[in-house]
Amino acid sequence: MEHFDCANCPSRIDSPFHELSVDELTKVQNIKSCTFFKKGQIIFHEGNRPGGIYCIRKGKVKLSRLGSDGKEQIIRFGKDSDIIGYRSILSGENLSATVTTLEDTSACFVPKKILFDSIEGNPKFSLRIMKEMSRELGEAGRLITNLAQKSVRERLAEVILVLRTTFGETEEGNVDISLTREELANMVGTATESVIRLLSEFKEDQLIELKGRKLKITNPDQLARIGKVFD
Amino acid sequence: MEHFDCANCPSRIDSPFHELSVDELTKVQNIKSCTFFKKGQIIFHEGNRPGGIYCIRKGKVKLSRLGSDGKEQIIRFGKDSDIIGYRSILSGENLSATVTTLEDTSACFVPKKILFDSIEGNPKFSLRIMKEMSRELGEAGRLITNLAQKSVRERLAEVILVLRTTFGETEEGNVDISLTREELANMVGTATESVIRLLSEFKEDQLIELKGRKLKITNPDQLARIGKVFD
DNA sequence: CGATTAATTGATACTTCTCAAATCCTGTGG
DNA sequence: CCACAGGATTTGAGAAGTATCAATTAATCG
Repeated sequence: MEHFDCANCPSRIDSPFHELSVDELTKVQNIKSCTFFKKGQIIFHEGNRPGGIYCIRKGKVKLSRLGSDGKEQIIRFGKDSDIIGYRSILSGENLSATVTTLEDTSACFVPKKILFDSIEGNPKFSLRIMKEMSRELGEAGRLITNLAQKSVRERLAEVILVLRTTFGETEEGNVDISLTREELANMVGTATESVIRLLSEFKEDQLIELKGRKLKITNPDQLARIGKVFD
Repeated sequence: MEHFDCANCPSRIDSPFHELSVDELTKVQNIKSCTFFKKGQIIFHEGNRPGGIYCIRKGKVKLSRLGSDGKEQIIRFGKDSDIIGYRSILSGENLSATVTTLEDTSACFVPKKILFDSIEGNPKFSLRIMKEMSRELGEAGRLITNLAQKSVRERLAEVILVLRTTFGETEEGNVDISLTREELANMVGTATESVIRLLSEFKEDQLIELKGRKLKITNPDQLARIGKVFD
C-alpha cells in the first residue's frame, strides 16, 4: 500500500490533525501506516483494545454494536476525514463498537502514543478533538430522543433524510450510500420486514424512488413532515 | 451563598479539576460563584448559550431534551462532582439539554474563559475532560442500542437497575432518587400508564417494593434477566 | 383542608413483530 | 459471459405489545 503524504491529504483540513505543526505532522507522517480495506471488512472489533486510531482517507464505514440479543445496532457512520477509535483510546475502555467498511476504504493507522503526544504538546489539537466529541455527544442525544419517542415510521423517514445529509447524492440523484434493508432496520431499530413495508409505502406515496438498494428522495419536505424533522 | 473552598471540595477528587495545580485552582477559586438551587429549579435551558459550566458540589440533576412532540426525554443524570454544560461550551453550539434539579443542589459556576485557560495550559486537565466525554459517548451508545432493540418492559427493568447503580440506596434500602412515574416514562421512552402497569407487575412478581415514589429492589437478579442486562 | 397534580385502572385501537413461504438479486466460479 | 447458490427482498396472516382515551382514586402542597 502506498504511504500517503499527510501534508497533502485532502482529509486533513476537516480533521484535528489540521492543528498540528509541521514538525508534529512529520512525526505522524513517519510513524503511521496506510492500509486498504475492501468493502465489508472489519477494521475494529467491539470489545478489543486498539493500539491506535484510523484516519479515514477515502471511504465509508459503519460503527455498530451488538445488542443483548446479538442484533446489530448501527450507531453512526464515518467517512472521509473522520477519525475512528479515539473514544476507546481516550477512555481506556474496550472498543464499544465494531467498525465495518461499507465500500472500499483507505485509511491510515496512527499509534496511540502519537495521539497522546499531540494532546500533551498541542492544546489546539486537544480542543479540536473535544469539539468533535462534543458534536458527537449532541448527536447521540438527538438520536436517543428520537429512538425513545418516535414511531418506526417516523424514524425511517428521518433516517432516509439523515443518510442524504451525511453522504450526499450521486449524479443520478440517488443517496450516495448503499445499505441493505437489514442495515436500514438496524439503524431504525426495527424488523427488516417493517422497513420493507414502510419503504413500499413511501414509494407508493411518491416520496422516494427505489431501484434495488438505490434510493432517490423525490419529496424531502413531506418526508421531513412524516419524520417530524424540524431543522 | 457561602463561597466554598475548591481545595477542600469533596467533589474535586473525582473531577477534572483534580488535575489543576495550586495556582490554577486558586484562579478558579477566586472567579467562581457558588449557587444554591431548590428542587425543581432549572439550571440550564435547552437552546441557550451558557457563559460557563457548573460543578455540582452536592445534589442531583436530570439532563433532558424536548422531542419533536414537545415531550421530555431524560438523557442522563448528574450528581456530586459532575460537571454540567461543558459540551455546549466546547462545541460552541447551543445547549442541547435542559438541566433541572431533582433535589436541593449546590453548585459552583465557572466562567468558560477559565475552562479554556485550563485546557490551554494543562494537558492533564484536557485529557481528563476527554476521558469523561469518552465515557459518556460509550454510555450514549449503550443507551441508543437499548432504546432501539429492547422492549418497554426490558427497558424499564434496566432503568430501575441503572438508577440504583447511579444513585445508590438509602438506609432503608430504597433507590436513592425520587422520580415521578412520568419521569420514569421519560427515561424509558414510553407512556406513563405503561410504566405504572409494568411497575405493578414487577411488584406483583416480588421483584420490587413500592411505597409512593420510594422504590426498593428485592430481586435484582431476576430484574437483570428481564432487562437482559449482562454486565 | 381544598385544589391541583399524580397515580391507577379499564377498554379499545393501532402499530409493529414474528413466522412462513415465495421470488428476486448479486456475486462467484466455471 | 452465463448459470447457480445463497443471501436479500417481498408479501401475507396472525399475534403481541403499547398507546390512547376516559374515568376514578390517591397523594401532595400551599
